[in-house]
Formats: sequence, C-alpha cells, structure tokens
Amino acid sequence: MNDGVRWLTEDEQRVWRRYLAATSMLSEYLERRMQQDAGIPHTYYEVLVSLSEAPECTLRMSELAVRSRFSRSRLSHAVTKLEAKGWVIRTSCPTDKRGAWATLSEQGRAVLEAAAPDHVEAVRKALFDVLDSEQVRRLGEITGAIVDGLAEECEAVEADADEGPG
Amino acid sequence: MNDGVRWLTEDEQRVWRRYLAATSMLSEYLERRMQQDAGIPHTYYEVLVSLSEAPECTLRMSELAVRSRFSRSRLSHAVTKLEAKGWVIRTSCPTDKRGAWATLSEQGRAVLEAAAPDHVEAVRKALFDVLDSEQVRRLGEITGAIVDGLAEECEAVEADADEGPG
DNA sequence: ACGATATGGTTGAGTCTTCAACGATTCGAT
DNA sequence: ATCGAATCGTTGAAGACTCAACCATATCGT
Repeated sequence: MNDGVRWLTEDEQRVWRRYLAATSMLSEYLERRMQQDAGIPHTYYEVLVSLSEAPECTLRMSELAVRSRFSRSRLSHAVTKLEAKGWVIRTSCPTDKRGAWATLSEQGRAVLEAAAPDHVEAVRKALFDVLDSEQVRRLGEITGAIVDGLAEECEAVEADADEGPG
Repeated sequence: MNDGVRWLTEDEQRVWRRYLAATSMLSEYLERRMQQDAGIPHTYYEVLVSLSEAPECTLRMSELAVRSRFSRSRLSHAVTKLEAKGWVIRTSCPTDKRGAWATLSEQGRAVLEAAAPDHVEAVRKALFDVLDSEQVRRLGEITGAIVDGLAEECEAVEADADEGPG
C-alpha cells in the first residue's frame, strides 16, 4: 500500500478538517458581521486599515496590494469601488508616471472608525474569547510557521517563473 | 480611554494578523495547486470528497451542502457545473418530491482519485511539514474551540431569526 | 542614445458567490 | 380536510475575484 503518496493519518485528517471548518466558519462569520453591522465587506475594511496605518494615509497601489494581500488586479477593482464610495482617493504619482497613490479620505477614516468596534468585537467573540492565553501564544507560533513555509514556497514558484521555459 | 470597546492588545493584534496571513496564504496556495495540478478548484474537490464518503456515493443536496459547508444556492450552482462535466449525477427523490440526490459518477470518482495525491501533497507541504506533532495536536484543540464557539453563535443567530421582529 | 525588457497599473471577459425571490412540496394545527 | 407555515432546491441578477492581455512608463545593456 506504499504508492509513494504521503497520505494523511487519521489524526491529521481530523485536524485538517477541523482547520477547514474553523477557518471557513470564522471568515464567514466575520464577513457577515462586517457586512451587517458596518455595511462594509471585511476585505475592504482591511484595505482601509492598511491605508490608515501608512504615513499621510497614503500608499502606492502595489504596496497597498502587498499589505492587504490583494492581487494587483483585485486591488485595482476594489479601489475603483472604494473611490466611488468616496472612501479612497486616487492620485497619480509625479515622480513615476506609471504609478498611482491611494489615499484614505476623511470620509473613509470616519467609516473605518465607525466600523472598528464592531470588527474587534467580532474577532474577540470568534477567536480570543474561546482561547486561553496559552492557546493564543501557540496559535501565533503555528500561524507563523505556516506563513514562513509558504513564503518559501512562493519564492520558489517565482524563481521558477523567472527562469522561463528554457 | 475606556470607551467600552475591548480593543486587541499588541500581542493579540500580531496573532490576528498572522492568522489572516496564514489562512489566506494557505487557501490561495491550495487553490492554485489544485487548479494547476489537478485542474479542479479546491472547493469542488471537497464536494466530490463528501460524496465519495457517503453510502452509495449519494447524498441529498441539503446534506451535501452541510458537509461541504456550502450554502444551498452555492451548491446548486456548483452541482450544475459538476453535472455538466459528468462528475456528478442529479436524480430526483421519489419519497420527497421536493428533494434531489447527488451521486458521484464513475468519471467523478476517477477525477477524485487522480487529484487526491496532489491534494494531500499540497496539504502536507503547507501545513504538516512545517509543524511538529505537538503543534498539530494543539492546532486541533484550537480549531476545535473555534468551531464550537462559532457553532453556538450560529445557533443563537438562527434562534433570533426564528423569533422574528416581534 | 536606443532598443529590449521589466514594472506599475488598468481593463474586460469569464467564473464563482451571494442574495432575494420563487415554485413546488410537505408538515402541523385545527 | 384544509389552510398556513416551514422546507427543499433552483434561478437570475448583482457583486467580487481571477486570469490574461494590454498600455504607459521606467530601467538596463550596449
């Protein structure tokens, strides 16, 4: 029965399935909460947060994409919506004419501040209220290991892409 | 500065952000791997797995929705696609004329079995290879707590909905 | 200085998901 | 037996995301 595939053990399967259940339930819960209580999707909220933490509340599109873990394309579409709502302002970059800045507007900041309490409450209810401090510490370690591992994978993939087909 | 909001501590913020990074990176990694290596979205793969584990490889649509954590609507759309590909077969239920069965076809089983090694390899690379067995055990506990907590929340929400507006 | 290449960002088409509304059927109370 | 409410599943439209293609600009090698 050794076919070269490193199948999961029973325990690993249980953990994997619970992981899938937990992460999807949590993200759905957060999405629903944010949409209903604050009237803004959770992912858009994260974009506004990234901007609010930048100097002058302004970032280059590409940098904003990295910080909010959006693809360039996804961010471009998202900022179009956010601009239409008046929460973000696009301006073109004078030193690099290809580039564009995104800036959090006053209105955007107001929306962000109004949504923040709902957001933190949802995160607490779903995550920190059900874990003791030891578990929180361990979750930090575990997620850190996952991020590091995947960061390596991603670099490897990019390196492959750079090499080209021959 | 006590405004009644239970803001996150610095440590909690760090953990929360790493959690977001880890879960989104992992799901993107898996999605990409499955799409490229096996030519099937990860979520669809999970639907096929759920079916394959049912007696006769058959489930009611609503039950399949619960097991794969799809909304009814999402599942209905998804099964339409899977049926078009010939991987799933819909049949109407004789005892309950509202209902419908979904059955994994032979072709569907073949696709599933072909994709399984790629899937398990991706899960290992992203998760189990970067964690020691102690961390895996703890991840199981933590995700279990999250699932339990959110299950309660969901019941509460449903109960509210049942009560109606007054 | 010039052409090739790389980068920053946008766009449109296609796909997936959500949401609300719907038709059909079953259940429950009277 | 019948009427109202709940359940099962589907549908269509709107929103969000991905992917590939694309312009415009900047950078690099010569």
